[in-house]
Amino acid sequence: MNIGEISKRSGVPAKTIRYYEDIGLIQPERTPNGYRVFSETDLHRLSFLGRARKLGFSIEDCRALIRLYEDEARASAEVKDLAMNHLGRVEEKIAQLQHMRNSLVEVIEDCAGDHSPDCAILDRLAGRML
Amino acid sequence: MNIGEISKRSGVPAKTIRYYEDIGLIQPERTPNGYRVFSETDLHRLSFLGRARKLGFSIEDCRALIRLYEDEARASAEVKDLAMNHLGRVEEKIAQLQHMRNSLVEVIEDCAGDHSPDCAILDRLAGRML
DNA sequence: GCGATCCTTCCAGTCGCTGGAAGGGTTGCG
DNA sequence: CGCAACCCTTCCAGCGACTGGAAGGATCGC
Repeated sequence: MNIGEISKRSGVPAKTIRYYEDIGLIQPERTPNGYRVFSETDLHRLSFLGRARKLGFSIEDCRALIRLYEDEARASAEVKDLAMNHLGRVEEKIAQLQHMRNSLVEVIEDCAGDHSPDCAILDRLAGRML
Repeated sequence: MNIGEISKRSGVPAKTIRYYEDIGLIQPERTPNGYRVFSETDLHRLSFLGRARKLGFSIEDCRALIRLYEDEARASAEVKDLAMNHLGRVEEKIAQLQHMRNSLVEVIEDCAGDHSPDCAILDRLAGRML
């Protein structure tokens, strides 16, 4: 199958698939005219990658996950470790954003939001804390 | 004051300050030898930028915020609008990450994390849902 | 005069794509 | 057979907001 079809079937954009080939995540064959040819295995791999990316795993994590997936002698502990590290990073990011959110809500609440130029948000950004 | 001092005083790295000059957020003077010279106003501006960036405002938002800050005829409603739009984006991001987090927790829970190669995480990524 | 520390510019890299240009191949229809 | 429509290719540039590093010049204290 060619790139358009595998793109539709895997849900991964053609551009992204070419990029994944560039960085060595997949190695499709080529027809004599230069078109990429993908196998069912490539389709599985791309779907796997699509799901992993949706869970927020980095490309390097995905590389490791695929290696583990194809390693019959893997220990599930290694996969779990990788996933838990990722989870930790996601939770850290959430905490940061929630902190941001709380500060934003706080300053927004104090701002009248009317025609007057007096603005608690600007005051706060300018360092004039209340 | 030169870039090292304003960097220390504002908490904004020198590299970042040069970058901000590049993109027109600040316009320091220059000494005859080419060194940047910063005023107290620049210090206020950089501190303002530092605080806005900590709240997650984009550079373009910061540009708008500074314009509003320096516009005596502003309406606080405009600032509040900008901040609320940003808050919306932050909350959206949080929701996305929480969704990710929930999925991750779910798959991680189902993985033994032992010496066996059987792994619910890989199964899930491979499309074999339980 | 010398070394340490400052400053300068410019280029490249981060991350994971995404858009677009320029060009060639294939398919289907009249 | 000609043509349009649509597929494919490569390569380059850009996103956001910096950050690291190289190469070189200026200043400062001893």
